[in-house]
Amino acid sequence: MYLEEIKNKLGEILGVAALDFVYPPQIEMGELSLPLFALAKSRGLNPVNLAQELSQKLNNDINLKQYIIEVRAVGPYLNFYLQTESLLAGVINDIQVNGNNFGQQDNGSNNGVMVEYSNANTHKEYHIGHLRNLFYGDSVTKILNFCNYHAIPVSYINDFGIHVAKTLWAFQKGQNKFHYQELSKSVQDKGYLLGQCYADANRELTESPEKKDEIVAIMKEIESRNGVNYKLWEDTRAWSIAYFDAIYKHFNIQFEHIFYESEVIDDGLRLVQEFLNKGIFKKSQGAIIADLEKYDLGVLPIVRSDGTALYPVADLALAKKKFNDYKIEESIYVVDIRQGLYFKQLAKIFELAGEKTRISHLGYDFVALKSGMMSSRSGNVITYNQVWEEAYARAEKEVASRHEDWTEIQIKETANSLAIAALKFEMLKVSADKVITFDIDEALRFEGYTAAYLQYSGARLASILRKGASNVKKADLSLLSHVKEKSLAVFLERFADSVLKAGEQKDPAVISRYLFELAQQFNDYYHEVPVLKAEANLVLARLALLQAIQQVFKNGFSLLGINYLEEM
RNA sequence: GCGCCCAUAGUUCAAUGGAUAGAACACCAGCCUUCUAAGCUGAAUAUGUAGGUUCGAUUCCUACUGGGCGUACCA
Repeated sequence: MYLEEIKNKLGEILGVAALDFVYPPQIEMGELSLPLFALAKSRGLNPVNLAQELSQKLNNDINLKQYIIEVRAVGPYLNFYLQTESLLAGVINDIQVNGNNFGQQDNGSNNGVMVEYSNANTHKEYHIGHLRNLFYGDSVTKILNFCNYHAIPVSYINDFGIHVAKTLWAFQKGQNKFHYQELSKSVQDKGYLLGQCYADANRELTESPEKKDEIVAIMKEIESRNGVNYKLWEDTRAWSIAYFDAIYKHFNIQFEHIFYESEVIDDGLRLVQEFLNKGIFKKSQGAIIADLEKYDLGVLPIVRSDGTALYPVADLALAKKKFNDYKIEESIYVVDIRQGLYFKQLAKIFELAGEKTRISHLGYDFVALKSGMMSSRSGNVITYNQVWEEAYARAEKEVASRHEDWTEIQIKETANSLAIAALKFEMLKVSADKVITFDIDEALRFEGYTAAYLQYSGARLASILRKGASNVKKADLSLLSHVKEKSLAVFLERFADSVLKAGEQKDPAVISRYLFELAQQFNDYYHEVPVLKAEANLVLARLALLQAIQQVFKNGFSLLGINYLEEM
């Protein structure tokens, strides 16, 4: 990395770390800067005087001349004006050499980590809250891999909880109802149908709580793996799983393995017995609980007083299974932040049991609606189906209105890419610790800080490259001398900083912001500086710069799971 | 009650303790015989309150106010 080399060289001379360097807020202040407060303090000097002294020393250093034109002392800062020719050549060369790997980091040291996300429940609908989880988990996995972790994406489907019994209960009662019949005609809406049943069941149970016994009876029948309800469970479970698979395929998200609660629940029940014997769990009020009061972690119920299993039973077994079946150092759970206490409890239980399962909770905040909290129970949700249909319809309309000459396939494929990118980016561009209040009009905009803006910038760039000459390797990069070319070069190198930060914070929003700023800089550049209409040799050099920008776009897009479009 | 999170422009979001707090949307004024106007240029608008630490605080600490979430049989 060209910029990294300069920082390291200067760092050695000055006795500071590469990380101490900052980027000046104004283009006139140079390309690189070093605040001297800390250094001055450690030497007992005034930072302003130190800046003067060091700038003279550095300006007299003959060895730096090939990299740095001038060092200026501005108050307590040292500002570096980089040698334009070697900067642009250095950066473009970096990108050409590294290609798809440009920006990769090594903080993962190839350690295996399992990333569990998209923990949907069968027999409930898939809504935009699930989409945030899906896109976030997918992007974090990609970022970790780019930081040289061996990140293994897995999903855990809860197909065996009490919600299943509720849904089947309502499903059977409602099977003959008109709207159920209507809905179940369409295969792709079967997942949606089950979600409706779940909401119906909760509504009815709120009115008549005494009917809970019927639910428990169904749950026990399913747990016994026998009888009518077990058969019905198998069928409806398959609907949900097919529905989820279709969603993953649609968004081009792959899991290395999908775990199911029904497959680990028996191991879980054995583990409960073991922990009961060890005294980690105990019986209380007819239920089995983990009493963690003395660790300030409250009480975690494990098995209900009616004998049916709660969520932790399977989760305990699954956590162990992951470490048995895979070579991993850590198991990361991408789960709504509201379950933070639960994961602390889980970790404590393993600690008490002397297990080596190292689990960590990667929380993110939830998706709400203007009408309030989303809730599967109440049915106040925007489902995947609803948001997708709307997103696609809007994208198709936009594309069609701009390209009357395109074939239908071309329009559809482009609209599909745009709609997918729009939804992903809406979920990823906001920091994980922020609640997203989802507004469909806001989310499906195609201007401003959106995926469409990024993709449009990329398409404009691709268009120029298509029209220009091809062999940019022969370009004379020393011709690039525009101040905007210089700052673009510095910004391209900063992609690596963003990857590093995104990896450390496990936050795709860092990449999103970087790409947006890069797109802004690129737009600003090509509006002001003609590429194809410049003098012949300069055209080639500028095309080389554009190709480097395109590479960084592509690398960044892929971390977010967004398609780079050649045309739109 | 206890615990956790959040509070920046009309709205949605940025800002490893550092230079004049940045964007986007909306609003207003401009730019398509000029590499795709999903774009560009310009104008206007903000750190909840009170203290503390620091050369320096949107950032760290304390209290308060307001909002959200969690807190034994949902996940």
